[in-house]
Amino acid sequence: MSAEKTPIPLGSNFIRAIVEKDIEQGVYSTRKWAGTPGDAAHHAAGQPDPAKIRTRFPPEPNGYLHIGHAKSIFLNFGLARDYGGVCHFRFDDTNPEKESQEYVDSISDAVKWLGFSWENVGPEHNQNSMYFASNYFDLMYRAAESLIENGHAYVDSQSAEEMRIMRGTLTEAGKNSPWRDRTVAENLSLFREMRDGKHADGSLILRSKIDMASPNINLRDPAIYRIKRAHHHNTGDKWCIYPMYTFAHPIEDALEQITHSICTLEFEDQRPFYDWLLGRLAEAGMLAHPLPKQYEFARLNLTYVVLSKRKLIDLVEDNHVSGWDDPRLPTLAGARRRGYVAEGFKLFTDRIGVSKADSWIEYTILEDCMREVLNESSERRIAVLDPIKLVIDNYAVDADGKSQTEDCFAPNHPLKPELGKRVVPLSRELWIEREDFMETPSKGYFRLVPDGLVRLRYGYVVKCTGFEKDAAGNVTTVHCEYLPDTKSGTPGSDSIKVKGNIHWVSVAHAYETEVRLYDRLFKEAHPGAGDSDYLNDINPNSVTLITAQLEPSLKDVNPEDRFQFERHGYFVADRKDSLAGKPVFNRTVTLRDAWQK
RNA sequence: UGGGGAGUCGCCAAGUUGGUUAAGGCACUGGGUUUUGAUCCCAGCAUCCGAAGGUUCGAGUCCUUCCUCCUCAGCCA
Repeated sequence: MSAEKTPIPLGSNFIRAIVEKDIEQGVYSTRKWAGTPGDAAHHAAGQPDPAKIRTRFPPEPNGYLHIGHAKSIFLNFGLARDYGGVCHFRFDDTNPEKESQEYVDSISDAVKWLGFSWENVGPEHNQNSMYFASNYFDLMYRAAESLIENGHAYVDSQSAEEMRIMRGTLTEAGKNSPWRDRTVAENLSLFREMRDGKHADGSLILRSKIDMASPNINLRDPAIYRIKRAHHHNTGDKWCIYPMYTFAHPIEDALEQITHSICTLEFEDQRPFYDWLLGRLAEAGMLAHPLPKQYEFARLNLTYVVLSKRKLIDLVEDNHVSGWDDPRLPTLAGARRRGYVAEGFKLFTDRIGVSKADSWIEYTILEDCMREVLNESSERRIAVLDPIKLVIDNYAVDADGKSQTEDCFAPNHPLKPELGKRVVPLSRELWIEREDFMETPSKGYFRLVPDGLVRLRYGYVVKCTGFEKDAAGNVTTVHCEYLPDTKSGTPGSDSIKVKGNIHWVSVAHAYETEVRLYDRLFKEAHPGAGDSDYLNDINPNSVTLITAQLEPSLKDVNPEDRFQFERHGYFVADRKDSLAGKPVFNRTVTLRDAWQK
C-alpha cells in the first residue's frame, strides 16, 4: 500500500527488545507455574505458565515511594501488561530492623494510586500477585543448607572487621578466611546452631564459597545469612537469622518464576553472583531451568529534586518539609497531594524512556506531562490570587443603593462544550488580579491601563476611568465604566475588539480561602552538586500561603477535585486540610506563560 | 591503579546482522487560530553520532588507541 518505513513504536527500548526476542524464541515457553511460588518440585506439578513473562516490582518496606519508583513501576507493570504477563508486587523484607507495616501500607497505596492492582490479575484474572520475600524464609534456609551440603558455602567465625580486611581492595585480591575449609558436617551443624539461637548476633555468618581473588568484589565469598535477633513485621520472632539481599533476591525471583528481573545499574556487579547462585541451586535440583535473568537500567535523576532515601528522610525529620506527603516532596504521597496525577506519571515514563545511560531529566518534563493531562481533564474555574478591587461606576444599583447582580456564563471546558457552562455572578464591585492593571504599562502589556479597554472574561468590555492608591503607593482600587452592548454571548459582544481579557470574581459572591502556591523545593538544578551541602540549595520560598478570592462554585468541591484556575494554572483541593464546604487549594503547576519570558 | 557499565542535537532517546537523506519527544525560534499572553495548528531546528586513526565500494554501527563520566571493598537493599 505505502512504501513508508515502519514506525518505531513509542517506548521502544532495550528491555522491550529483549522481552520480544525471548518470547519469539520461546525461551520461557516451557515454564510451569503451580499457582503459588515454590521450588522446582512445586512448579513441576503445576500447569504450563499462562503468563508469557513474569516481572516484579520489589520495594523494601523501609520508606516511602518516590518518582524514581514510578519509573520502575510503569516499566515492570507495563511490560507485563503489554506482553501478556504478570508483574509481581513483592515486598523485599529481609532486614527486619528497617522495615514496618506502615511502609507496606504506604507503598501499597502508592502503587494502587498509580493505577495498578495485585488482586485478580494474570491471564485468567485469578491471581493475587502481592508477595513477601519473608514468606520464603523456609525455602531460603533450605537453599542455604543445599549450598553447604554441596560445598558452596561455609560458616565464618571472623568478625565483620576481619572480613573487611581479608576482602582485599579494588586492586588487591582478598585472602581466604581461616574458617573457609570447615567440613560440610561442621558447617551444617554450625549453621543449624545459628538458626537455633545458639550464637550471638554477629559472631558467626554464612558465606558463599566462590573466589577471594575475583576481580569482582561481589564474588569474594559474599555473606548470605546473618544472625540478627529482631522482630520481623511478618514472621515475628520465628527467625533469628535472616538472608542477605544478595542471596535472597535471586531466590525470590526463581521461586516466583520471574523471567525478567529488572533493576537499576548499581546491581550490575551483582549479576554474576545472581547467576552463580541460581546455577548452584539448579544443579542441586531445587530450581529448574529456565532461570530468571537480571537486567539493569539507569535510575531516574531529576533536576531540582533529591531522590535519595537518606536525603528525603533528612528533609522530613529535620522539618524542612511538613511530612512524607508534603506537596513539595518528590514522594508519590507528596506528588498526589500536590495534585499530580497517575496518568501524568505514565506519560512521563513513556517520554523519558529506558536506557543504560546515566541521565538527568529536566524537571519541566514532568511538569509538562502533568499540564498535558490536566489540561485535558480539568474543568476551568476562576480565582483571583492577588486581589485588588475593580469598581464599575456606571453599573446599575437598586433603589437602596445596592448593586444589581447578573449571571454570566462560563464554559466548564473550552475543548469540551458537552461539559456545559456554569453561572458566575457579576456585580458592581469585583476582585481582579493586581498584575492585570498597570498605571504605566510596560512594552507589549495589553491588560488594564488608564483610559484603556479590556474585556472582563465572560462579561463586558470596560474602560478604565481612574484608580486609587494607599499611603504606600499601592493601587487598591481601579475604577471603570462598562460598555452595555458588549456582553459575552450577545450579538453585540464583538462590536468592540480588545486584546486584553482579564478574569474577575464578584466581591459580594466570592469564596475566600487559603491557597498554597508551591514552587520547587531546591533552587539549584543539581542540589548538593560537587561537595556542597544539598541543604544549602533549598529554595527558601518554596511555598507561599495566600488568601485568594474564588468564584462561589469552588466552595462546594471535594478533596482532590482538580481544576484549572484560568490564566493561573492547575489546582487541587488539598486532600488533608479541606473541610466540607471549606476547601483549601494547592497549586499543582502553573500554566505556561510566554509573556513572562 | 582492578572489575563492571555508559558516552547520538540544550535535555531525553530510537537506531535489527555495516548500505546509501541519523526516528521521535521536550525545549527553542518563526507564523496562524483563540474571549485563558493557555490549549491547538504549521514550519524550522545534528553533513553529524566522546576523540583520533584504520578496514570497506559504503560505518553511529567492525578494528585499534585514547579521553570523560558512573559504579563495586555493609553481617543495607
